[in-house]
Amino acid sequence: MENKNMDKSDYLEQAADIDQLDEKILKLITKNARIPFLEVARECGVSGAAIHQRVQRLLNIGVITGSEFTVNPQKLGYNTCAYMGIYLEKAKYHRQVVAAMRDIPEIVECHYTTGQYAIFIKIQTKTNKHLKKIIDSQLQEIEGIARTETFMSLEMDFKRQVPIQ
Amino acid sequence: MENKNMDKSDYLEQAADIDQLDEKILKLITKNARIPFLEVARECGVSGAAIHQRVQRLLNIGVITGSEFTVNPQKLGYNTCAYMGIYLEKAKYHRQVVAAMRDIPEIVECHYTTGQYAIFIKIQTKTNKHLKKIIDSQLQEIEGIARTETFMSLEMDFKRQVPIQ
DNA sequence: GTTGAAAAAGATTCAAA
DNA sequence: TTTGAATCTTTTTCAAC
Repeated sequence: MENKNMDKSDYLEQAADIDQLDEKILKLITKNARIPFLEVARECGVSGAAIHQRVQRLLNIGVITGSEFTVNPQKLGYNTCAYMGIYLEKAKYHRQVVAAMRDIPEIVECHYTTGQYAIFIKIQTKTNKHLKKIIDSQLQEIEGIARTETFMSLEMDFKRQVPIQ
Repeated sequence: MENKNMDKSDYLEQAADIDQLDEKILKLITKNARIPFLEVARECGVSGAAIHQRVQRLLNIGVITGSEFTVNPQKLGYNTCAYMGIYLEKAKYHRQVVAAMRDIPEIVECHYTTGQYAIFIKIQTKTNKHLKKIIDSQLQEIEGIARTETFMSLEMDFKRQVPIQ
């Protein structure tokens, strides 16, 4: 291997070959996963079979990773949203800390970051009290975490996917 | 009105009435928006019509907000992900700053926060250079922004929706 | 609220271009 | 890669429970 510090997965992930039809398809199905492919076909001026095959290809090459119905957390009783920066005692604890976080379902996003924090998470809880409980009785108990800093979201102004095209 | 500082929308959003069947449906369709409702029906041991009506109700009462195919940003060439805390010159600029951010498609999430930052965003760009360009030529130009702090994500460890049940 | 049955619509496959 | 046609499955509606 040319460089002992890299393996294949460390190279820049190659952007997929996406043409304008793919983009148009993606724009439609990333906004509504239940849209009939025949309707996509009509809007794109091609056959349903073409859309079917294109979507299959986009799935196969990993451009599309799946589909989901999205829920409104508040309607499920999740009224508190916060971001937290995590300081580790030692950087080498990273892996095990992330593993522990995966077991806390309220942590909905977890990133390995640079800057002042080693890990950065998004957490959604039912109440502020629920958040405090998780911080005190779960997060602070994780071996390797030195301390945490919390940024409460008072309101989510918007959320969307990466721009297509 | 009892309290001049609140209007109806400021009260705690009431969690919806969700029974175990709703939860089972949500678990399935939040993981795969394209799953046939008949398959959901089979897994739940009820009729397809029941699933159809339940999903319709969950949409009507706002528990489900929509559906989307999810894309892998890297496959679209978006290799840089960062979180940014925004300091405002004055809190009153909040509204107009958020409006300006909405016009920057690379900003995929925007929150009104407490703590050291007034606004907290997630931004996805093609490269670090692309991020720098947006910070220098777009973000810093927004009237009301004092300064920003950036936390680069080196790796997203996981991402998921709020726990159901 | 749930059901089964009917009708309408969509998904999937495939041979041909 | 795309297409239209054939087939199979799902969605949607609705009267009845």
